This record gives sequence, C-alpha cells and structure tokens, in this order.
Amino acid sequence: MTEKRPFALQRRERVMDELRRHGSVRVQDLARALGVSELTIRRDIAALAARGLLTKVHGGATLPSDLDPAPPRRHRPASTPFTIGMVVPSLDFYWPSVLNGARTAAVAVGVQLQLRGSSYDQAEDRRQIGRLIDAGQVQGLLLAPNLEGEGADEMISWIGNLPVPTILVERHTPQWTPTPRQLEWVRSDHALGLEMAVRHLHEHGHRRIGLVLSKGSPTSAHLAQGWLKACAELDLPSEFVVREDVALGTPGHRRIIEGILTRCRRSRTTALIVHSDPDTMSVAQYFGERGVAVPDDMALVSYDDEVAHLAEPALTAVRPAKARLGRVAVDMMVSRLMEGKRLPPQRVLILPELILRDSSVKRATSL
Amino acid sequence: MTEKRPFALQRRERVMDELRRHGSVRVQDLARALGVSELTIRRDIAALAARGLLTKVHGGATLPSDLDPAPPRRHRPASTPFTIGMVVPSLDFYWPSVLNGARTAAVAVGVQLQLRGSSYDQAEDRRQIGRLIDAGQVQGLLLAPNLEGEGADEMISWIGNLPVPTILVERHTPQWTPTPRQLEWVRSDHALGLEMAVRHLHEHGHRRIGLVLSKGSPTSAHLAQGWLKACAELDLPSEFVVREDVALGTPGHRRIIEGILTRCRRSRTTALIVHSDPDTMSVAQYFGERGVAVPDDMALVSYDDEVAHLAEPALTAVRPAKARLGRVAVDMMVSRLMEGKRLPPQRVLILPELILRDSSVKRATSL
DNA sequence: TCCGAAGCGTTCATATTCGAACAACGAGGT
DNA sequence: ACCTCGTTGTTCGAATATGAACGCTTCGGA
Repeated sequence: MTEKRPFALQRRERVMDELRRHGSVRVQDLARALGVSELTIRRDIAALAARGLLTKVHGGATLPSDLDPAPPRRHRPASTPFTIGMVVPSLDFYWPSVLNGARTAAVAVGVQLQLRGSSYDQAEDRRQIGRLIDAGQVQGLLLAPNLEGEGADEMISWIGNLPVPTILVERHTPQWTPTPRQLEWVRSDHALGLEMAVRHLHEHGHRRIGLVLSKGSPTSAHLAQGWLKACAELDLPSEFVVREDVALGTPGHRRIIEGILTRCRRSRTTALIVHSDPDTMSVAQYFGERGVAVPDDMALVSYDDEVAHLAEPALTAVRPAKARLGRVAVDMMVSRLMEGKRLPPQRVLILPELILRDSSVKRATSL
Repeated sequence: MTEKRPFALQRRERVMDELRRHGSVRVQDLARALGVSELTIRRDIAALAARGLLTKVHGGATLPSDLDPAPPRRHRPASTPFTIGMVVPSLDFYWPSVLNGARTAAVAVGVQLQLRGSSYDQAEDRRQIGRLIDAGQVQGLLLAPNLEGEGADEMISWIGNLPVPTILVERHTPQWTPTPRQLEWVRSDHALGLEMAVRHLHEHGHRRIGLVLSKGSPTSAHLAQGWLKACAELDLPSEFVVREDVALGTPGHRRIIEGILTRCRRSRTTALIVHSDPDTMSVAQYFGERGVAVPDDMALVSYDDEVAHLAEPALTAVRPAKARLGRVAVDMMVSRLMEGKRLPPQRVLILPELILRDSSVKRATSL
C-alpha cells in the first residue's frame, strides 16, 4: 500500500486552516496530527512566516500580528492603506475557505483585513460589528450577519446606515432594501447548486430523489428552494425532504439515518442529496453497514465539498466556490473604497460547481 | 481489446479528474495507472501548472492553492494580446453608453474590442456572432442576443457551446442552462429600478400610479415584473399599464397620450412611470399643453436616464448604470481569459440609481 | 537571579523526486 | 519513400523533503 502521507503543501494548508480556526497552533500537536516530525512542522511554519502569512512564536505560531518583530518583507505597492473589517458567523465551518480567499485577495491588493468571529446570533453580530466601527480602524465592512427571523429587517436597515460601506457575504436581502443606498452582496447561488445536483441524478436515471437538510444552516432555505424548482421543472416528486443533522457526532444520528433508509425503501428512492460532507459520510457509512451499496443501490451527492474527496467511496459533491467568494468580496470593497459612491451598487452570484466522484455514478474508467 | 494508450489530452483530463476527486495526485500512482513513464506525467503536470489549473508539489500535484510559492503569471501590463468580440443589438439606443464603458475598460486593461452591431433578430445575431468566431480573431465574446420567443432555448445552448468563453450582457437566462458550463451574465436589475421608482412615488403620497412601457424592448418584461412586485408589496393597484410607444416621432402618439390622460383622470392616477426618456418628454409636453402641471398635477418618473435632464421640468429618472455594465463585462471577460476554467461562473446584477429631479416632487427649496 | 526543560535551528544523512539531454517512436506531409 | 515534428522513454546528476543528532535559546517558575 502506498504511503498515504499528505504533500508538503497540503500540510501547510492544514497549518493555515488550524490557524484560522483557533488563532494559534502548536508545533507538537500538528506534528502528532500529521504524523511527521516536529522539525518538519517548524520548517513549514518558518516558510509561511517568511511570507508573512503567520507569526512565529515559541512553541507554535499565531495569526500575523503587527507586533511581529520580523516584519513581512512583502514588497507590495501599499498605495492603498485601507483596512477592511470582516465579520463571519463561524471560524470552523464553511468560513475558513472564504477567509482564505479574502486574505489572499487582500494581500494581493495590499489592504489589511481585520477579522472578527461572531456566532449565528444577531446580538453578537451587532456587538462585533460595533466593535469594529468604534475602533475606527476600518474603512469598509464585509458582513455575514444572521438575517433570519424577527430582527432581520431592523438588522438590514442598521447595516445600511453604518458609517462605512458594507457588503454582505453569503447573505441576501429582499431585492429592495429600505436603506439610503441599496445594499450590496456577493453570494453563492446555492439554489442553482442544488438544482445541478438534482439534474445530474436525473440524467443518470434517478426518478425518486431525497433531500437531507441540516437543521440550523442559513443555506438550507436556498437549497430547499432550488430543490423545489428543480423537481418542478423535471416533474419529479419533491416530498422527500428531511431536516435533521445526521453527522457522526449527533446524538441519535443512527436512528435518524435508519429512518431515512426505511423511508427510502418504502418510497423506492434511489438517490439522496445531503447537506454537508460529514452528514453525507455518516449516511454513506451507515448504509454500508446495512448492506446498501453506494452508488449502486443508492446514489449520494453531498453539498459543500470540504472533505467529500476523503470519503470511501469519494463523494460526488456540489462545491460552492468559497475562496472565490472571499476574493470577489474583497475586490468589490476595494473598488468601492477607491471609486466611492460613483460606483453603482452591485450584486454578485457565484455559481457552484458539481464535482463528479464515485458516489453518484459507477466509474466507467477504472484505475 | 487492443492496449490503446490514451492521448496526451485525455491523460491530462484524467489528471484533472483525479485531482478533483481526491484533491491531490501523486506522479507515481498516475504513471502506474496510465502505463506511462513518470516523466510524462511530470510533463503533464508542469503544463497544467503553467496554466494555473493545479499546483505542482514534490511528488505530485494538488488543486490550485494560494500557498503556491510559484503563483500564476501576473497580468502583463503592456502585453495582453486579447481581443474580445462584442455583439449588441443596436448602435443608437441604450447601447452606446454601454459600449463606452466597455471601451474605456478595454483600453485600461489593454485588450482589443471588436464590435458588431446586430438587430433585435436572432438570425442576424447568429450571423454576426458567427462572423466573429469564423474570423478567429476573438478570444472571448460579450453578447446581447435576442433571447425572447421561440428560439431562445436553442440560442442559449448554441451560445453555451461556442468555442470561446461567452458572457451575456443585459440578458439573462433561466437559472440553470443546458450548457457544458453555466452561462455567465451581467445585467442591470431593471426590476429593482422600477421598484425604486414606485417606492419613491409612494413615499411622496402617490397611491395610484401608472406605468407606460415601450412596445418592443426586452427590458419591458423586467420592468413589468418589478412593477408588479412593488405594487404587491406596497398594496397598490397595479392594473394601470400601457404598452405603447409615445415618443414624439411615433405616429398617433398624441392620440395615445390623450387616452392615457383620460384614463389617469378617470382613475385619479397621480403619477406615471414611463419607459424611455423621449416618451416621458413627449408625455410631459402634451400634458403641459393640456394644462396638466408636472409635477403638481401629475408626477413623472422616466426610466433610462439619457436625456432626462434636458427636459423642462428636468425629469426624475431611473438610471441604469450602463457604463458600469460595459466595464464589468469587459473585466469579467478579462479575468476569465486570464484565469481560465479555474474561475467559477459568475452572474452580476448592477443596480440602477434613482436620480431625483423636478418632475416627481415639488422642490422644497424655491429660489 | 538562576536553573532545568522544552523548544529551536544547524548540520549531516538518506530516500525520493525532478528535469535536462539524448534516443526512440509514430503520425502526417511532401 | 523520406523527412519532420511532436510525443514519449531512459539515464543520471541535481534538487528537494524529511528526519536524527546535538548544541544553543527561550521560557517559566523557584
């Protein structure tokens, strides 16, 4: 069996990923987690530090800090001393990739990016945004606040009246917003992503398809919408929708998946689209245990391609272009800061991609 | 079956495929799997890396990563020998401003722009597009074809299969398009523009508003849609819609306007939104002749701010950001040409602006 | 202030991978 | 038939990635 050790670059990506998630990393932990010597990790960290992507500290590394005694020798024409604030609801799910793209873009155009983690809670969103504003350091804001439920309208109008330009990321508003200027946003077209998944399965003969949505996610609404649209257009039954988290850690997930399996059998459903890779992997695993072969007995498509390629079989997945999202957001903000109000508001949809792997169609070509 | 070794191109497809599936590939595995020498695989990887489709690492390759120490070619400031073709349906109405923006952007980034005028006719569109393709001079196309009526679906799939990347301008498609890649577009959010006009009038007390749409324009559909949406949201009657051209040159325009006036009086309509400046001016003029004061007896908002400021009184108007549109289209195409397929498809809405002048509200400040 | 331990980085060793140079091969064109 | 051009394979010295050893540095408590 071939050594299944990740490449150096992947290791470094992992370092940056851990950093974004936890703000700091320890050499020891990483060495253990990746199964390499500490020295190797140190070398990785040194390389990343040399490019100003992190700050080396005794025992590990942290996010780049201005207090870093070794200043990054980036010879960028820092002609735009802008600082952009960014508030995202989570630092360990979905958003790290977005931040990655944002950071890269920021470095490329020479602006600072100031990050705040929030939660999926409106009060917390406002607190974090308020902190950034009050500090007076940021000239623009990229926000992904919670815009569901009660306070949505008020939140929108609050955001629209902030003293600095604002762009929503992965959020959208009613078409018209009661703000001095119409709010701008950039978001993934999740509805289209789901539609792509449905059409892919339809093309391969599936006529009864199920949808498993995670419970709390703001994307669920878009996914459901795309689902309904696709089913209507293709003349498929659209009643099979489950709204449950079924990832491995969830209490009772086995019982829930068993329920899904039963329902699939009863309705002769031959394909499932599941939101979030961990959930899909959990489903795939349970199905495997119960003798349901993927993709032969049941085709699976995951939504949100983070770790789908690590599953066995590798999962076909819809991949929102998260890095691009972050990049476009930063670019838009920079344009706005440079051109000011002259620039008409703009709303951008980034289309996801469908990555074909092994969980939806039997491979024609074998290794 | 003969041991048929795949062609180089297929091999590279395979590399990319494997990459998408598993996130990384190693030279050894591929060489073994494809029955070629490692060097060959390395050469493939090098070629793909040069196009930015993957990141080379010791031992194999990974998906393009921002940590790539050898980043793709930064755009050469002087020598981007791209030529972008652009086909627009008219050279004397609406489109000149768009072309202006496109031309400016093209000059700014150093690409050629090759222009073709078409008509609002599908056959002519295809002929013009075909000519550009056949000449073999253009690397990308910005198109504004007629996508209404019968042949729309076929037109869309024809465009989606052209051998060069394509971006629709001021057009849109069904969310999902039956094309290898989802079509991209950039367009004005006319529906929102009209909604802004309605809300503006509503804010100033108007409760019975009329809409005059021009007959042949592809924007009419969007305007009608925004109209219905706004009226529904504001709880206004939405039945007053006229679809007639009423500009000064139109035969019978006085009779039509007289009809509109009568209808306004009967339904106690106090505000009109009229598509196209010349039509609005014509209405304003006729109303003036008939003793209907603008804005006191009748508020007017024009759609499409070309000459609205020249009217007397100056017309409040919704202004689609046409120059911006052209510029964004060119920028998008340049990104696509430089970054290739790596770039996920993108769809952009440019929001119009409402320009307040004298035809909709009595000026508070009187001289 | 000092001390021990954990962490760090230099140097060397080793396995692996890379790519330049040249040879071999095969498909088209003349 | 011949040539040419582009692709592929082989060989081999160079480059790279990693790890072990060992002395130096830094940290955090006494």
